[in-house]
Amino acid sequence: MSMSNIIAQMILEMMQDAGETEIQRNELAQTLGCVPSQINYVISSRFTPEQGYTVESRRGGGGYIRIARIKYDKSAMLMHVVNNVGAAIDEATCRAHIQNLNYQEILPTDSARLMLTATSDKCFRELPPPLRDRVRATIFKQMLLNVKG
Amino acid sequence: MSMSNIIAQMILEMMQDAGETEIQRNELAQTLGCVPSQINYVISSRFTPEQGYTVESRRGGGGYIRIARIKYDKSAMLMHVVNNVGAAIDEATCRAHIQNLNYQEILPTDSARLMLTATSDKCFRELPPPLRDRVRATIFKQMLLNVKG
DNA sequence: GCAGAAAGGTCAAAGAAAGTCAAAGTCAAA
DNA sequence: TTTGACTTTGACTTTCTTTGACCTTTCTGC
Repeated sequence: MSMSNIIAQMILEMMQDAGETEIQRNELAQTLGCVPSQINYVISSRFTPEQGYTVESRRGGGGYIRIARIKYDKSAMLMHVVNNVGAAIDEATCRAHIQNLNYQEILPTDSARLMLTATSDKCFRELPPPLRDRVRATIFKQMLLNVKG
Repeated sequence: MSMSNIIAQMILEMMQDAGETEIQRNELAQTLGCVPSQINYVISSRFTPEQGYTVESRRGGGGYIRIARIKYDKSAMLMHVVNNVGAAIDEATCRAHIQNLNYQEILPTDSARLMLTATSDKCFRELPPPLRDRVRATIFKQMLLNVKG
């Protein structure tokens, strides 16, 4: 495996738990046995904003490079919806929620599709009407809580 | 036997166990005693999508060529499961199906998660037991039919 | 404040793979 | 014997990586 890959993996590993990490460029380069500027190369080729990372740094004594996975506040938005769905919800309202979350890019389209399917009336034909909206609400909330933020 | 056949066989052999393999073009060419571009020729004539393979590669230091046998026809597999789920299905069986489809890379992990959630017993507490497996089967099948192939 | 040390940043050249393409070679079938 | 499909080769291109010289910013002690 190439040095750049090793560096990238190292960074990923250090970010594992907290979703962010702070490195000393020269020290890391020394540890891994590469020139310092290669760290910059790796960062600029694999930890870009497009790839979901932010990078900040400081020069001079006590300098550092901090790399962090961007986190949109998805889970807060999801929780908000969860908390606003009561014990029952009709199909149309549920669909509106899902489409809105998808529009806001909180739910990827694939997930939204599945959620629409699982909460559609098609699925509840065999239930007595009073139960339908209750089961739908339960499923909807469970899915919101379990969707990968 | 022609060099191209030898190369193809070599690749097939390396793919044997995992269904995929990663090669170093120049190294392999050296080992087998041919020019590097012949590896490309073999790949483009014998490991095409039509023949059930995908190929990805990277240039530059640490470059590689990865060849993999294409997975089963996704929608066929999905339909197969749909047709084998009757009017009712218990949670464990359903979970096994989903996990298997995910393992086979027919269902992306995110979708599998959602499906597991939507078909879990957690969602059906308020239903009389005889109905649970029936609703689960309906939801499961609907989701399978609607998942993005 | 200033000098110097201690970080990190930039950039371009060289190196390492893989990709492309067209010319030349092979060989069996018509 | 000619043709056409398939192979082999190698020169040239493109992409990604590695390296090093030089630059800028920040901190610390006088």
